[in-house]
Amino acid sequence: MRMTQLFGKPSKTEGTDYDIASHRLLIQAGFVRESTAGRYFMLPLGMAVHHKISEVVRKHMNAAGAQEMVTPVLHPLELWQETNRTTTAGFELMKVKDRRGADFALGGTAEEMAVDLVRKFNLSYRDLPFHIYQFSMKFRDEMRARGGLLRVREFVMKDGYSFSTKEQFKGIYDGMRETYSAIFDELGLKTDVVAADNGYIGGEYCHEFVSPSDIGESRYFIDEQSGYAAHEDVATFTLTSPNAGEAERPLKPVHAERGKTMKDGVAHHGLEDWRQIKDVLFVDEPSNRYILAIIRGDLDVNETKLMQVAKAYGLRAATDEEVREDVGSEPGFISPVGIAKQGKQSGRAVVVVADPSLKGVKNLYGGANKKHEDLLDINYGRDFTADIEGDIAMAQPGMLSQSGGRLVEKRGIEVGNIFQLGYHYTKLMTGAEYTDAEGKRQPYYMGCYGIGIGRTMAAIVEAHHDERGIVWPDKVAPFAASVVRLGDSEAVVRAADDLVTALEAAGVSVLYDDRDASAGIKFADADLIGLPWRVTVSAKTVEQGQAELKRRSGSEVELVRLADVPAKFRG
RNA sequence: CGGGGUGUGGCGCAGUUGGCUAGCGCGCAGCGUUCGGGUCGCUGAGGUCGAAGGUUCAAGUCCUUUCACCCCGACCA
Repeated sequence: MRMTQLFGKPSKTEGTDYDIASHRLLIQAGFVRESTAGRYFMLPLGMAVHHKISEVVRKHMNAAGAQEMVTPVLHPLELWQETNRTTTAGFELMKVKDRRGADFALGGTAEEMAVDLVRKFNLSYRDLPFHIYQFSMKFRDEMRARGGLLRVREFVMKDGYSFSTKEQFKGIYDGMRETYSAIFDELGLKTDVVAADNGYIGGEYCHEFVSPSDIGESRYFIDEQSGYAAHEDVATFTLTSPNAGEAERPLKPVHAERGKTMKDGVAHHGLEDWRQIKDVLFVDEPSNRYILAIIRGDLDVNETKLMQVAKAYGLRAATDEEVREDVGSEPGFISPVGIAKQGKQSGRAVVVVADPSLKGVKNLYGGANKKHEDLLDINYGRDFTADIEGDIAMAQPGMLSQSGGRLVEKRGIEVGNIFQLGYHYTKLMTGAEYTDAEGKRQPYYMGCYGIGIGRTMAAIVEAHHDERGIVWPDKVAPFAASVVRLGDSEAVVRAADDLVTALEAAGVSVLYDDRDASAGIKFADADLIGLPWRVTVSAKTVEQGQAELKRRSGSEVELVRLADVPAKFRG
């Protein structure tokens, strides 16, 4: 490819104000261009990388026995209604109508489509297991796009769906875990495999493949001793019992002129923070309930865990008005002791969800549901009970994991994930069944597996760049080498042209900088674009019948006879 | 959706309290020069100042509405 003919050349000023390296570099170097927020043009250079990544993914998926196909982008809305995901999907579905008025969802993920396809076939256990996958554009009406390719509103995802018996599933899931690790290894991305929350996808367990990065949106914890790794939304830790042996004292109401925060309570009473009850009142709109989350004062509530425990879908903080007028309590003084069972005006049930950490503390203290009134020596079980008890606590760095090591906090970019879906979809969608060996109809047991190609590209750039530009790993680079021609004398032009021809004939893809530009510009652009090799041909080298070779990732240069250059790329 | 910010040639920006023909750098085109780390010089093209409405003798500048984009939050494989 000649640089003079390339559409989408590097720019010195383009995109310079973006904070995130991959965002800035991919735009500056001419790989992508923004259309509107969260929607990107993939330019020729970017498309070349996109293809490389897809090819690696495809190779490993095929090797794992998965079969590529493609589903329509427009999904009949009835399918999403069949699984209730028109209301529970975490992302806003985009919808369109055709000229007859039929409703479609723009596909954001394709579990329903996969199930709908499979149930059109009359399969038996002899056909199991199988795994179908595709690369296709996904649409998600994200509230806010972020960080260039990191969070966008439409992107190509590789999404796969396995159908099997329950017994077969474990092997498939573990196999995909291996496959994904191999894919990211080959792409030059180190990833942590992190247990995570299933969210709206459904199912019981899943893992995220996370590329560690400070700018990533996934926060997770690792216990390096045991290898335990879990997203903050599911991370567990060993609970301590600060004063489990203390004798229970009688409940004691006290007047307390204090502010609304935890700190105010600690300061006012001069007692430990872990002895205080932290109360957070939420409203779950879909189920029209109040959820009062209570937890030991030195811990924080993780809302995702809370949603799982309380089976809630749409939590929001209750307003001060709701706390006062409807629940009859007082912001800053909410307490499970004597809390109303339902809202006076709304009639919403008040569901108390307690974290087990409260069991490890005797003689707690907290509000009394009245302004400036507190209670001392509250005891769980004696003075209040919970409607639901479950782990709703956010892990913290330095805590002991349940396997004994210390939890270390990490951040990263979620580039892929694998989900156990079980019977979640096949029980909601009628007819998603196969015939077993006894002739009985059985629902398929499913898993699904996704990789965002564009996000992976961005994650690779985050992991592989320096102050001068991108440093592509060999396997994903859009070309193997930049051929930089310095000068335009006949001898130099001929030598460079011949070298490019020889390299291409030898199967080495090159980006040939044949522009009439200064050496500084050419070197700077070569560094910015970040191809693994730079081959410089100038009057100086041509005189000696040589070219200069340099790795983008290194600093040493090597002079090689022109005729020997293609051989340097073998193997 | 809430808070903050920005919209002026392709890109990056300047443009006092409204005032004359809307500027600068980069880039682009042409000529020359230079040719191993963003050369130098000359010439030139390119802008309904995000959009609509209003105030005024006069609006890039003031007012109203609206749209887009960026950041934070809510939210989110």
